Amino acid sequence: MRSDRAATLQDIADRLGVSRSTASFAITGRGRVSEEMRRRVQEVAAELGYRPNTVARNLRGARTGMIALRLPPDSTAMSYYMEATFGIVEEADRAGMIVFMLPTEQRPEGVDQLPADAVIALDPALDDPVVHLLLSGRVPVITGEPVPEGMPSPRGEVTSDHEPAVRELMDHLHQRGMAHPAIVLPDLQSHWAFTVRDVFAAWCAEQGIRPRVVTLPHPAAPEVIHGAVADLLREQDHPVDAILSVSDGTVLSVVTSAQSLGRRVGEDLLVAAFVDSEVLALAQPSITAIDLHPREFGRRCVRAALAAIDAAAAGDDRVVRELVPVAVQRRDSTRGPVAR
Amino acid sequence: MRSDRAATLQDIADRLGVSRSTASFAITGRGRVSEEMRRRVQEVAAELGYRPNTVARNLRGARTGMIALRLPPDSTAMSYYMEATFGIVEEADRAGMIVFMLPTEQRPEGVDQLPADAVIALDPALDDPVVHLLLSGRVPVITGEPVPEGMPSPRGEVTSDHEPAVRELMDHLHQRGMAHPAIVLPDLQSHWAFTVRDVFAAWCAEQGIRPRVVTLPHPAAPEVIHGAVADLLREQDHPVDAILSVSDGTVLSVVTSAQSLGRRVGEDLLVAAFVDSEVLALAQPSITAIDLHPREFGRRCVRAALAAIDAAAAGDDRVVRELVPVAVQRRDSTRGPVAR
DNA sequence: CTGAAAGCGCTAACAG
DNA sequence: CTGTTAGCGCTTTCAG
Repeated sequence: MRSDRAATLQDIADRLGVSRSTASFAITGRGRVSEEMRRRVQEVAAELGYRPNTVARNLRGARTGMIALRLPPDSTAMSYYMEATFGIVEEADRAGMIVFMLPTEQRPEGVDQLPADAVIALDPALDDPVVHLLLSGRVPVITGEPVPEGMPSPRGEVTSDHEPAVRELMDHLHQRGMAHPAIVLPDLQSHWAFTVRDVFAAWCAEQGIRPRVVTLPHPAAPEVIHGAVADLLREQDHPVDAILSVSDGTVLSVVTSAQSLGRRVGEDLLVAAFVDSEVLALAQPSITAIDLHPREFGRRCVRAALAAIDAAAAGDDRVVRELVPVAVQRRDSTRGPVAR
Repeated sequence: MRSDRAATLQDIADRLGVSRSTASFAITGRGRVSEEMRRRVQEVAAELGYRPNTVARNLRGARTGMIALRLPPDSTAMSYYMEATFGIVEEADRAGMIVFMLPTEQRPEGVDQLPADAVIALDPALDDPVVHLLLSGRVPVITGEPVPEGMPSPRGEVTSDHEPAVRELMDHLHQRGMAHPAIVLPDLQSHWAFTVRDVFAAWCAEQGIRPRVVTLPHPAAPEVIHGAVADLLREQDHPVDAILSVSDGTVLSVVTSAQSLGRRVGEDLLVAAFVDSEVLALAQPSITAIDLHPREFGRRCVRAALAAIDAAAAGDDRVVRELVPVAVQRRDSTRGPVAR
C-alpha cells in the first residue's frame, strides 16, 4: 500500500485537503488545531507510515539532532568505553537524538565545526590535539572526566567520584593485611589517571607508607608488565604485598605474572584494579575493582549535553557539572591470607 | 574575526559579489567555473572558516550521509565489536559519512525508516526482532556475517572466512596431541555460532572423533562455566584434552577453571578461542585464538554499504557479498605437552 | 481554528 | 563562464 518514496507532510495534507501547516501542527502537537482535525491527521499519518524527515526538521531548526562522541585513542580494549557508549546512545535516544562516533584519527580540519549540537569527549587527554580543537570550536563540549590542567574549559564536565572509592579500596586492602602497596599506572595524560595516582599518594602519606608508583606505556605489552611485576615482587627490603593496577587489561597480566612467579593472588598478594570490567568477575581468582558505573556515567553525559545545548541557546555560559558515584567491588583477589 | 553564526555559501557569494551557485560550484568542484573564480572562492571560504552544512546538503540530495550501526544485544563485553565499530567509523569517515549507533533497546516503531542511507547489522541473530524489522524496512541493510536461515535477505553480506581457519585450528590441535576435544558454545542464534559448531562437527566426523558440544547461556556466569568445565574434565571414559571456547570472555573462565582443577593449560589441556581479543594475548598462558580482523571486517562492511547504496539508487537489487580472511594466532595455550 | 507564505542552506537545471 | 530560480521537507509567523 505504501509507495516507494517516504510519505511527507504534503502527502498527508493533500489526502485531507488541508494545508501542510495544519498537518504539521497536528503532528507535533504544538499548534492550535481542533481535536477532530488532529485525530484525522494522526490517522492518515499512521496509514501512510509517515515519519517526520529529521534532516529537514533539523535544517529548519538550525539544529542537527546529533551528538558527536569522541573516545580516547587506543581505547579499543576497554569495555568501560563500550558500556559508556551504550549509556550515551540509550539516553540520547530517549531525547530523540542520535549519537555518532568520531574517528580516532580525526582529521583536524573542520573538527571545530562538526555537524552536531554537542560533543561528548570521554577521558580527554592533555596530549590529544583533537580534543583541543574541539574545545575551541563552535559546538559545546561535555567531557567525561574533567579536562586536565592546561586545556580550554568545556561547557560541561561529568566526573566520577573517584576519591572516596579509592580510599575505601585502600582501607579495605589495609584491613586485609596490605603493608607495602604499589600502583601500576598507564602513562595517560588524563584526569582520571592523575586523580587515582594523587589519591593513592595522599592515602599512603597519611598512613606513613612509602607510595610505590610504576608508570607503564599504554597500551603495555605483556612482557613489559611482567618485568614490572617481577621487579616489584623481587624487591629485597620490602617486597610488595599488594598491586593496584589502574587499567583492567593490565591487571590480568599482573595476576598471571604474579602467579607465574609463585605468588598466590588473593592470599599472599592482593591485587585490584581501578576500573572494573566483565572479565575481572570471570577471572579466577575474581579481581576486586572499582565499578565506575559506565552506563550511568554515559547517561549523565547526555543529560549534561542537553543542558549545555539549552544553556548555549539561552546565551548562558555556565559550566554544567555532575558527579557520578562509583562502587568498590570486593572479590577474591583481595580476600587476604587464608592462613598466616 | 569570525562571527557567531557559521558562514554560509551566501556569505561567500556576497563577499565576492557573485551568486550562490557560483560559490557552490567552486566549492564542490562539480560545475564549470573559471580557475580564477575558484581560487578566489576558496580563499574567501578559508578566510570565513566556511564548512558546508551537511544537513542542508543532505536534505537537498535526498540522502542523509549517515550509516546506522546495529550491534547485537549483550555485546558490550566483546572487544571484537569495538574494533569492528572503529573500522566502520574509519572507513565511513573516508567516504564523508557518519556512523551512528542504534540503541540496544531500539523501539521497533519507525525502525524501518531510519534517517540513514544504509544500516550495518553485525552478527544478526535469528531471535532479534529489531533486525527483522530492519531487513523489511526501506533502507538497505548490510549484515556482518550472513543472516541465519529464516530471515529476509539483506542487500549485502560480509562474511568472515571461518571454515579454513577452524580447520587449521583443529589440525593444529590435533598435531599437538588433541584426542578428545570439546567445544563450548554460547546459545546465540547467529550464523557465526552455527558455522563454528558445524565445522567443528564436520572435522570431528572426518577424523572419526566424537564431537562433544556444550551449549551455555550467553552471557554465562563464571560458576556455570566452571561447572561445565568440571564436567568435561571429570568424564571417566575419555577425559577431554582440548577445550575450544567460542567467545573470548568465556575462554578466560575456562582457563582459570581448568587451572583450579589441577590442569596445566597448554600442557595437559589445550585451550583455544574462536575469537581473539587483546586480553587473550595478555593472559598467561597466552591463549590461542582466531583473529577475525575485526577492523578490516568493519571497513569491508562500509564498502559493501556504499556499493549497496549506489546499487539501490541505480535500481539494481543484486546482493553485495564479501569474504574476509581470518588468521589463527597460535599461542602458549596450545603448545602441547612439555614432556610426555 | 486554518491557510498562505517565507525561509533554513544547499544543489542543479535552465537561461543568459 | 556565471546568474536566476526552483525546490528538498519542515516549522512558524502572519493573515484570514
